Amino acid sequence: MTPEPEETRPIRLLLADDQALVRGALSALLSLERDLDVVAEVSSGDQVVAAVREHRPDVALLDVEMPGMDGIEATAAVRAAFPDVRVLIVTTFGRPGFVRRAMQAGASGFVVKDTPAAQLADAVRRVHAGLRVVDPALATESLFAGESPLTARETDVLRAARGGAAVSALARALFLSEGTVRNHLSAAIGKTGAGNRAEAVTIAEGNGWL
Amino acid sequence: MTPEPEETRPIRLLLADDQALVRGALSALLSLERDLDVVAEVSSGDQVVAAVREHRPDVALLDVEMPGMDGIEATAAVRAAFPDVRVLIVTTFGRPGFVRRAMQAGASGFVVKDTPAAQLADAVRRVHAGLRVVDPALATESLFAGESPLTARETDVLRAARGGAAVSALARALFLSEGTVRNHLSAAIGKTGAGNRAEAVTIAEGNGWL
DNA sequence: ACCCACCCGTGACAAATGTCAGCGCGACGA
DNA sequence: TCGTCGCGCTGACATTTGTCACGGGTGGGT
Repeated sequence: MTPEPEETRPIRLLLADDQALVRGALSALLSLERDLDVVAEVSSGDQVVAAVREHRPDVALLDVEMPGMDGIEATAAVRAAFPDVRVLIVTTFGRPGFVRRAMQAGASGFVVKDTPAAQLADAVRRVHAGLRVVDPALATESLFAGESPLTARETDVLRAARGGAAVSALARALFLSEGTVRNHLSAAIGKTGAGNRAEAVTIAEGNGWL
Repeated sequence: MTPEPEETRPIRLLLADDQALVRGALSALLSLERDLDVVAEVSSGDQVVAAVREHRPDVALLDVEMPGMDGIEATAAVRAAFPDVRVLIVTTFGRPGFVRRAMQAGASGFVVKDTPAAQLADAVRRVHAGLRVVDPALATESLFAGESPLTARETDVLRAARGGAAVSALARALFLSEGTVRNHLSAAIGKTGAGNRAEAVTIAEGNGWL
């Protein structure tokens, strides 16, 4: 447990989550803490920087899964513009790759949505104090599953192939030759250890490479 | 707005959601309402019936996505054992098929996670009062996208094909001939209007047929 | 008794997919 | 400068996938 601050001013918080219900609920949860103060709520990554500029929070709580700019990109944008704002990432999925990318983007912490509610406020306080907060199990896992082995193009193609589109459609969408698409897919399949595209997609998604 | 009850006893609530953080946050949010009382929280569908038996809530708030028994199955189980307990389904995805199946299972309401937080308490009150609560947009959509056109076996095969397994693997897993697997897949592809398995999977998932 | 839908299987065919070798180009570091 | 790597392209090949026609079996309705 982090020692409760005695008489400092409250920690100013910004919440970003596309699901209004979750956002509101988190707000209610954190507002119960006397030393925390939710000063802004936004529903997409694009709004984060503007909201930070306007409300000057100490800590930004960002969801990874958001429309428009995702949590990772938003992290980078915030850190670039306001280096003293700490970022704490919250997410549904404990994808190893996400942790790594979030940290590289300048996040101070990473919390999965199935950690106990009581720990969230504590994580916020730790982050505000300059500490790093990462679920230990997730941290070790993210060391094992390293950087994405996929090249930029392979990632593009694989991402475009998620919905189950045919090679011809992918080629049109990406302005590539069909042969090239198949080569990239083949490379991605090889690197992921999969037996076909669909499996490659699930493996890559599971590792946070997409 | 539903008229606030003046001097009745509070509505007893049960919360079921596998993500502890969300569960705790919802609990905090709903506990702010004077006429609501969260009397139990569980993290999986299997625990729901037992918790209902023990705590006798008026309303059960169930997430659809849960390990073990999902929210729909849990709804049916609760309604069978305790007919006067109302069920309100909460979910991330507004899959049309989910709404239909939830209602058929005996749910009284269906709320998507991106509705404003302020409306949740109201939805609970309405459900408790015996009314049905469904997002209007979702309701009309769920009328259009009707019952799943897939047969039991087709659903099995398509579900097994989600990860991207090859026909040979599916055949082994389901104890079927490879030809039969391909026939079922072909039927599913035709019925979903897809061009291949992967697309059929995404379409079926999008409609809540899996 | 009949029809019908579903299930499981076979066999054969066309199309899509995955693999491989090889080519040129540009960028980047040694 | 050279070697390496990513990128894009081609062409050829084996395998997988999707489709279709067909048959047999079961069980539920009318």
